[in-house]
Amino acid sequence: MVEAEAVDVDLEMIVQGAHARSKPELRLWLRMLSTTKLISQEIRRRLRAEFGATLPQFDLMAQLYREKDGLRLGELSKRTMVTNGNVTGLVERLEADGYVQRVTPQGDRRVTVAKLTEAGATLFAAMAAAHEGWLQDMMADIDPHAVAALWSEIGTVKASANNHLSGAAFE
Amino acid sequence: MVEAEAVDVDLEMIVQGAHARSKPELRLWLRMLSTTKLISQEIRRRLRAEFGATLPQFDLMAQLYREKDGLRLGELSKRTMVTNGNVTGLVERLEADGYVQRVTPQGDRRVTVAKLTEAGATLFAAMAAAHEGWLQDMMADIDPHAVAALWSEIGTVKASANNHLSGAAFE
DNA sequence: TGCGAACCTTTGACATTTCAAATATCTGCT
DNA sequence: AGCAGATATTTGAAATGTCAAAGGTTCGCA
Repeated sequence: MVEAEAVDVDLEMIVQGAHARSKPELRLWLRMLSTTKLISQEIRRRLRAEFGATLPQFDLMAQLYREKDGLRLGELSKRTMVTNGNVTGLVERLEADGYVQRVTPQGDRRVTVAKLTEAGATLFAAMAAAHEGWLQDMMADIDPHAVAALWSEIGTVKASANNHLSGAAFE
Repeated sequence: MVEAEAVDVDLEMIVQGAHARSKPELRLWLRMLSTTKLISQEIRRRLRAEFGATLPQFDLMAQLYREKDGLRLGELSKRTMVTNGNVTGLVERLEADGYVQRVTPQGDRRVTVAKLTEAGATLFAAMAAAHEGWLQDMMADIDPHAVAALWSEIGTVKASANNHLSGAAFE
């Protein structure tokens, strides 16, 4: 019996294996999606294993790390592509862990500003260094030229997608 | 006051704006991530608006659609990059909605096979057509050559990442 | 000055995600 | 037979994700 012991069955190989005739755009999309998912999962796994942190938390701290004065939750939401309601809970948990602090400025009491604590900054610095290393590791087999080229070309994809959003269409 | 009214703040512009000196691999990753997220969200939005469905459901149905005989939950999990525990709930809900049916084959009672119902196949066919259209739409501004080239180059990225997973490293 | 519109955050209801642990079932070997 | 180990699915806890609605707070203009 053959009984594929495919340790690493690949979404695409199956999705497209029998249907390689799909439109190029669809193929590209499926490949982007599966690749991104693959890498995300690896990063997630390592963040958890080595730092006990999650990817959204890492994302959020990354933003706060470069804004020493902190950010309003709405800003944080936009920058991380995390929805508003989500930021609340995320920040709450990070505050409980002592990595983030919330303040309401005097000028405007509608606002909540989140900023990294000392401990948060220390932790993030360590995570960021590791994170960068992981990426270089995972992309080690790629021709450096290709890395730069890809960056630029994916920019085109992004711009195109941005141009055809249903929400942004009415401008 | 300036008070940026940036309707469309972009993750990258902020992440990297002040720090364009980051390693190319990191830059590429951030761009892939944000692009994928952008497109995913758009697809999600449209699936919900036009079909009342979610992206994971669409994914799952796509697999079942091409396997008329149905798939075991474990297979389904591998093919969709959805974890095991996850498939259970997904299939449960789809079954409740009448789009999927679960059967336990006689040979092996550990197994649950999920397959699309008539209604499920009909719904999926409609969604798939729309989905393909959305992608072509969102990628309309890209040079067709670039689409094919990107597909191939992202394959390199994926292969490299696959080669450096912590889990698969011990072979 | 006072009210309605605009703004910011939180809340709530659900669906999905991850991981790990628990359940069932089957298989192979003695 | 009979039990250890492999397989397949389910369950459970915690975090994240969406969306929409509800809360306060501030601002602009009559």
